[in-house]
Amino acid sequence: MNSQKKFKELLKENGLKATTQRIAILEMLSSNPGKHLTAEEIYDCVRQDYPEIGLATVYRTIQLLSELGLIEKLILDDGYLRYEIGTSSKGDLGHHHHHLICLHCGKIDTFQDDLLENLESRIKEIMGFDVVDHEVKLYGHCKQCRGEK
Amino acid sequence: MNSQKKFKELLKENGLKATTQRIAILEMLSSNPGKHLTAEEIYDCVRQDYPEIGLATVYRTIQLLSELGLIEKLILDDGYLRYEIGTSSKGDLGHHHHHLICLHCGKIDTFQDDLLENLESRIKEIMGFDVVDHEVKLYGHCKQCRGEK
DNA sequence: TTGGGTGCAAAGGCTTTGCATGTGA
DNA sequence: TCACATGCAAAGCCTTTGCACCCAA
Repeated sequence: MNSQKKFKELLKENGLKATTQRIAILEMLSSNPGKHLTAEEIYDCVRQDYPEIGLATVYRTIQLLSELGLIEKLILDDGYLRYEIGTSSKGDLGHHHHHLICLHCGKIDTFQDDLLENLESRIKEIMGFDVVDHEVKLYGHCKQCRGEK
Repeated sequence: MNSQKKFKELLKENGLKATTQRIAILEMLSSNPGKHLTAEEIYDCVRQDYPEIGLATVYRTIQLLSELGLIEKLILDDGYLRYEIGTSSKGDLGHHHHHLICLHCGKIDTFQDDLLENLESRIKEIMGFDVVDHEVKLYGHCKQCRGEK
């Protein structure tokens, strides 16, 4: 099944209309895995194929997809919300990857790890807090930037 | 030494003038440890003692203090930047506490842990990425909200 | 004295919303 | 057909900035 058809069904499953715009956004995001794009960047990218699309539609769509868990939201402190295609299956929270953010060049890399599961069970024991999702950002210097110095 | 005097010296050490407003903000934040206040909330709080203070001054001051490492910044996804008095000594990055954020009542709790040190050294080995700071947010349900359900 | 700091108001910049039009089911 | 979705423009909202005045050193 091609990706367009897959997204069409995915949208319908969630009670949404499978519009050209929504499919275009999903396709664009899924062909850029690991990139963490702002609404504006998504807009510019999608507009190359669908020049008629409006920025407001991009905002509405990513908010929708984010609520459904199809895409993941990332907040850095540059004032932009960023999105990437979900790595986990729908609703499967708690298995996000970690983000490695280079303080020098701004590049965002990812790292998969289960180390936090220990921490989460300990927190449940000690604090009575039941963790259902987590977000880890690691700031530092990437290989390339370290080499250049 | 009283806290006012302490903050006065702290500011001077950093080449800043020890103004009434800056000291008031520092005192307010330090008397509310563990609270994660927005600029507006800081403004409202400080204004009870210093009604003349301006919101712009609050923004300028928290930005300044944040750059100096005297206060810590926290970004949730509600569109506000939040601040709390620093827990680590100045410049001692990498020893922040983790944040437990209740999805039900919005309460933010903290948890101290060194578990990430393992992860960080592994990342350095595998990815060549040198971690200097991290931020961990754990979303879930706090003890009280779990009890109510 | 004097250069950094403050207060006020205006401007910025990202995101959301209102409304008329368009379109997938 | 018709309720949902889109596009455009305007509004919202948090934060920053310009500028004249003020005050800590």
